[in-house]
Amino acid sequence: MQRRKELPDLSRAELDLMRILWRAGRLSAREVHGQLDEAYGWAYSTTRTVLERLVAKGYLARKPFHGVNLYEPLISRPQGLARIVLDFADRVLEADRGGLVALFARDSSMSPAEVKELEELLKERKP
Amino acid sequence: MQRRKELPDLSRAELDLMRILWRAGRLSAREVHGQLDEAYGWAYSTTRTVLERLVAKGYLARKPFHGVNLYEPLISRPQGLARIVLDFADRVLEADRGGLVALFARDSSMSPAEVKELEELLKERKP
DNA sequence: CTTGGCGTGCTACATTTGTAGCATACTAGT
DNA sequence: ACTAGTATGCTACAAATGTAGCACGCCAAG
Repeated sequence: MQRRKELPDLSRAELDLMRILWRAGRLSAREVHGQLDEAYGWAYSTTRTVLERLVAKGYLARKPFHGVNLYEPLISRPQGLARIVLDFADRVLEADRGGLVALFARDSSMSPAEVKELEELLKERKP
Repeated sequence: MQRRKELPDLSRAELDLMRILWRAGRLSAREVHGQLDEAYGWAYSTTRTVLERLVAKGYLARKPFHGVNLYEPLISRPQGLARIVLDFADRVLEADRGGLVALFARDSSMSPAEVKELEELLKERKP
């Protein structure tokens, strides 16, 4: 996974797709679309557009594979969520990040390694 | 504080100003602007525009007072943050809201009453 | 009085985001 | 070989957001 100095923020829709890809690892646009909760009601082309924007933003890699494009994360989940967690801690919870990290360790589906990575990322960045 | 069925989401900049007003209670545009961290580097008119958008969205009330407009929250902090907390719990932390609420009770600057209110709001809404 | 500030109500404009559709190319079944 | 069904690369477009500027009115200092 690469490290970028200035990774653009993820919009709401973009985060939704990243979550699917962080979970699945590598999928075609059609597969990603299939995993979207029906509740979204997106047109297939909408899914594709957001996917492409994620590629443009550097979050995903698009690899042609036997005629179809497969998308896969270039940015790890901790890296992708770091900014969001930081923002939440500073501007919503308004508390030290420690407690939040502990919560990730205890309640979330993040592996210990991911939590560790997230913790490091939050530590080095002060914004 | 009113209860709205469909309160528009707060954008990043809007949340920043709401935080100032939830803290101070009632301020003029100039005062709000003054409390903005220099780091923002906003023009005064930008602050005013965002303030007006908050009025339009129903988050703030604007009351003319001896020639100046004073802005004050119409929506309580728990109400304003509920949607954000919910989103964070479901889509970032991916865990039950309980732990997060406990964190607010323990680490944040929210009063017990506010935490209680937040908890209620998170409970009734499932999205 | 005259003028410099500050406040107010509008208007402006580039990006980002949400949400799609179209035309063309390729693939497997008939 | 033809055709129906996909996949792909573009293009589109409105609403939301970030970020300001302008013109006009009012008040206090000179």
